[in-house]
Amino acid sequence: MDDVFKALADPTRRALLDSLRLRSGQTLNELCSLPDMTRQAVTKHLAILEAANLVASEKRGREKLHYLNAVPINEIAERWIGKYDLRRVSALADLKSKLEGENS
Amino acid sequence: MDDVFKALADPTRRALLDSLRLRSGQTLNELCSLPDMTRQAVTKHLAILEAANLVASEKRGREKLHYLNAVPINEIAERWIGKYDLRRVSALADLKSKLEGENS
DNA sequence: TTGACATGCAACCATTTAGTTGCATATTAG
DNA sequence: CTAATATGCAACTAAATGGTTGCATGTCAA
Repeated sequence: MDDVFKALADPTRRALLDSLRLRSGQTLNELCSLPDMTRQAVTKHLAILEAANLVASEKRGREKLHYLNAVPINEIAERWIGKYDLRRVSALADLKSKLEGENS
Repeated sequence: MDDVFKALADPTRRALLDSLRLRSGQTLNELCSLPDMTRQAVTKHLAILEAANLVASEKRGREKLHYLNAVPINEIAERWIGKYDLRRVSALADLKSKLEGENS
């Protein structure tokens, strides 16, 4: 699970996931065109995303196609973020109003 | 938003949030007793959590009390993770079954 | 077969990050 | 006042991270 959190910590990797969500099965070169970055940098980011099981890849001829796998994201949402749901943590209700006056 | 993601990327910081969720208003020393770490290390983690607006603090005498603020976590869950919800991304249904046979 | 295209791999560099040690400051208790 | 307690601050180290360059490998098309 830590791999998923760390993979999501980088904005470039989140952008890659966004791109794959919009258009599935993109090749490495297609994914490179989006950010202002070299192909090798994107390769490394994709390797991290694959290690976190957020991206699956498939070799088709000389190209490598990439697919988004949103399952780990949903697992985080359900198993970890769920317990921080404001509707479930009643003790935070008081704190919330208190914080609203303090945050600069 | 990037601050929140990066703050959540570290397992120690997630443990601190977990601890604050279970017992609100802990002092710095109380939070130090949990992990195997020096007080200064915890101080730095708390500073990052405060910068991400995930923790609010209040000085009471010579002690510093810490409170969890789950609002940014819920904002991430609603605004970002929501769009990766499997129930909404129908194109992933095929991929999911495909991946189930591939993942080692 | 030959050249262009798509990707893989490894070494290297710069910055950030996590953690430490040492010392300073401030508050409470006796 | 003095001690002990609780925290703050700064410098330093080690390791992880993000990115680059250069070259190698494999595949398609003419």
